[in-house]
Amino acid sequence: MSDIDLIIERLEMRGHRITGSRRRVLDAVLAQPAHFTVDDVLRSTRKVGRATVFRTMKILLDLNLVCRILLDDGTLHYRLSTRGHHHHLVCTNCGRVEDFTNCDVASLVRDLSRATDYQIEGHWLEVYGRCSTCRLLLPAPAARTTAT
Amino acid sequence: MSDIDLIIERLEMRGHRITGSRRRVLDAVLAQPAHFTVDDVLRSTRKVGRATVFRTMKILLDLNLVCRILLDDGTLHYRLSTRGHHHHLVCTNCGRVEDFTNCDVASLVRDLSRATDYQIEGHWLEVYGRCSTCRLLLPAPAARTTAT
DNA sequence: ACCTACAGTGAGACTACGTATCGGAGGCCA
DNA sequence: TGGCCTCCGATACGTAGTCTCACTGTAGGT
Repeated sequence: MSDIDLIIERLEMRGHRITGSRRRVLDAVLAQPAHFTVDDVLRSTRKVGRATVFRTMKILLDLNLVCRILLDDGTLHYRLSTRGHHHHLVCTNCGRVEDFTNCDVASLVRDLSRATDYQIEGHWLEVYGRCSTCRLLLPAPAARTTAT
Repeated sequence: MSDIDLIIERLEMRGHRITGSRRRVLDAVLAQPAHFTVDDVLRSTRKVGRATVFRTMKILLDLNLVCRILLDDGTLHYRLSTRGHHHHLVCTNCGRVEDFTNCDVASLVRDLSRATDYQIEGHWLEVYGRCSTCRLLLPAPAARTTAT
């Protein structure tokens, strides 16, 4: 079963109709490189309205079929996501993105919950750096913390 | 020395002029509650232009005098920040924000760097939950992961 | 195969947030 | 006090996303 059929199955399961426009948006999303903006999708789906593309992206987000990436410069990009909860390691030079799940945020969250008496519901973690290729191309910049 | 004098000192140190408009923006920022939007500042500084408020906020961001908070719903808010690198624990019910620094992201970053051969430059972490007060007010929602 | 309810659609106005431009004003130093 | 140069406000512009509304076409029933 192809990717698109899988996605369509999930949409149907949730009671969403499979229309021509949605199919065109899905095709476009699947044809994108690693990460992309809604505008990229719009440009490659002539004849589908802006609102429809945004609506479809929202559905895909809700179904966890795509996820959002906060880039170093503050812009939000989208990315196909076949798995569930994970985080991103983004190369600030070439934009390459690695997913990772093996991090130990869980223990951090546990400590934090104990220390603050909050009932933790979720978290968002993005890590920025220079990938193995890019770190060779350019001299290391001054150490930087992107996060606040 | 008051907060505003401290901030003004830091601005002067960087060669920024202390103008009437900047003073009004600083006053407004200091008068805000825990977190706020640029629009909140704009509304409480009649007679200062939009662009000037944004420009001033940018300077404050650059000087790490304010930081940005990514709320659960995806909106960005601002917050006074007297310290350097830290993270936020945000109550999804009442919007209360706790800062924390005692987390062990450093070791996570080290492991990640080893595993992926990335040269890690920074990270962004926000944790969402229900604060001690709010967790009593409402029954626990279904467990949720806000992050992707 | 046809009917029909109603989810979905496209166009375009609108909102939110932020940046660029530009002529004019005013802070700061000699 | 003069003058340079940063900063100013107004406003146009850009980008990301939402809302509205009359129309369309999918999917389930017969």
